[in-house]
Amino acid sequence: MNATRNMTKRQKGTAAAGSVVAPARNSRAKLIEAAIATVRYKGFSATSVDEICAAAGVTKGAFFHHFASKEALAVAAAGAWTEIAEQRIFTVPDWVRIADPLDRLMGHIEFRLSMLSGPVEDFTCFVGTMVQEAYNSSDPIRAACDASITAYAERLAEHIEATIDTYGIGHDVAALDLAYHIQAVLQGAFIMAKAKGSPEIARENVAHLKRYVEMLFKRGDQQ
Amino acid sequence: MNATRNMTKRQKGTAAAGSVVAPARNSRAKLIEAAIATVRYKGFSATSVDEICAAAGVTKGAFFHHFASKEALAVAAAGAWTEIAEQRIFTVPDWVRIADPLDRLMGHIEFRLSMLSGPVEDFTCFVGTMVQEAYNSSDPIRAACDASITAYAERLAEHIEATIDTYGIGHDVAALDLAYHIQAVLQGAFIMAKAKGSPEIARENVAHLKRYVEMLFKRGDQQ
DNA sequence: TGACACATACCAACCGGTCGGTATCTTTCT
DNA sequence: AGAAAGATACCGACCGGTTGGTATGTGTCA
Repeated sequence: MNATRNMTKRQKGTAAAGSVVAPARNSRAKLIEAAIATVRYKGFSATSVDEICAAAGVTKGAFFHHFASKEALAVAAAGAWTEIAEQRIFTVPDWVRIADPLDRLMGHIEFRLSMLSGPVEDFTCFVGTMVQEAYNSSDPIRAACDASITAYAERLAEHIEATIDTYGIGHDVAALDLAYHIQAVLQGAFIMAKAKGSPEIARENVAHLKRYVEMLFKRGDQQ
Repeated sequence: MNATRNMTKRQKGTAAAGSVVAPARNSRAKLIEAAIATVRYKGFSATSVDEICAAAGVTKGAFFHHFASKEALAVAAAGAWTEIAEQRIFTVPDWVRIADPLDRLMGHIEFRLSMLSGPVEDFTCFVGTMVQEAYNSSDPIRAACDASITAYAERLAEHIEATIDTYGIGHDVAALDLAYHIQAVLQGAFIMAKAKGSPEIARENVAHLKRYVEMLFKRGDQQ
């Protein structure tokens, strides 16, 4: 509430312009960041515009200057989430640079497993949470979440495709379908973790997923 | 909105009292039924008490006569959901009476697969939807959803246990863990279906699950 | 006659969104 | 160079409607 007051005079981009890689700390970016955090914690409908503004340290006027509506913010945040995932999951981690495709794929799953610790709201999926609430109420939000999920699946499918190309697969499994399955298991694991209030059950689930993918690519089985 | 008005004078239970198996058509039961349907459609926070009352054809006075709060209704509905699932999934369907444990387990998965058609809100999980929104905001709701999920998993684990007893399992897999995994895949499949607006992707996911369970119980593999 | 199962009317808080106004930065014209 | 004009980025009071919840009245049945 009073955090707004402390920020009315904020630093200009002129001084300390050395930060090139750091995320833009403008109001728009802060609003999106706050929305993602708050929605992951309490859901989209339960999060008010005022709450997002307070968390971002900006006023309501700023909110509606940058976004036409709460829905528009949700759509923009879903887009931002796609980029965050691209960076944090498909660019920065070490698994990306593993040479062998199967090792790389297993490295991806292992990496997702390693993310499952700490508070539940810190590892769960923003768009997965939001689409559950909005799929019937707002088609723009639904479509934006779908786009984010699809982008992840298609990105992952590249690595699965490479694995199939190198090792083959003794089953009628399409790379994209398997990518969606990997994501579905994670989404389901998040729900379990939310219900139990702990990431342990989610890890157990990803262990099953790991075993499934290992079995899929293990040679010497019939069919 | 005006649906309430049309239902103010409703039939008493005295006439046509022959129905023994039919669900109790009293206000409390109607409220729970309406809550489940509406929450599955638009989520818990986005569903107002007035909306539930209108859908149930009762007044707000009746609502707060039967339930102390919206939260209390949610807890009661989660309990009702457990019983609905017990009936519709673990009692009525034919798979329950298959003699061979492995065939029975696969019959269960096949049955869950066969449920994935029609409007998304008709096959998705009420407690899975609700726990996503309430896990941090209301511990009574979270606990009630967890109880429902746990009941399902424990019920399913009985059949998995029987399968392991009969056929063994060549992996370090606990029956209850596998039961939770089956449920997690379904929950994840629901999210995918909501994002895509179609059950097709959910069916694809359950096909992967089916393959995994088949592979787990296929003899002649190493380890 | 009194407990039960509602119905009706109402309330304060909160909701998403609007609006008139202001400070500052950028472009254009002379 | 410097004034004028316009665009951008807010600010925060305010609005009508909705929210979960309450208080009180009323008909019915044991």
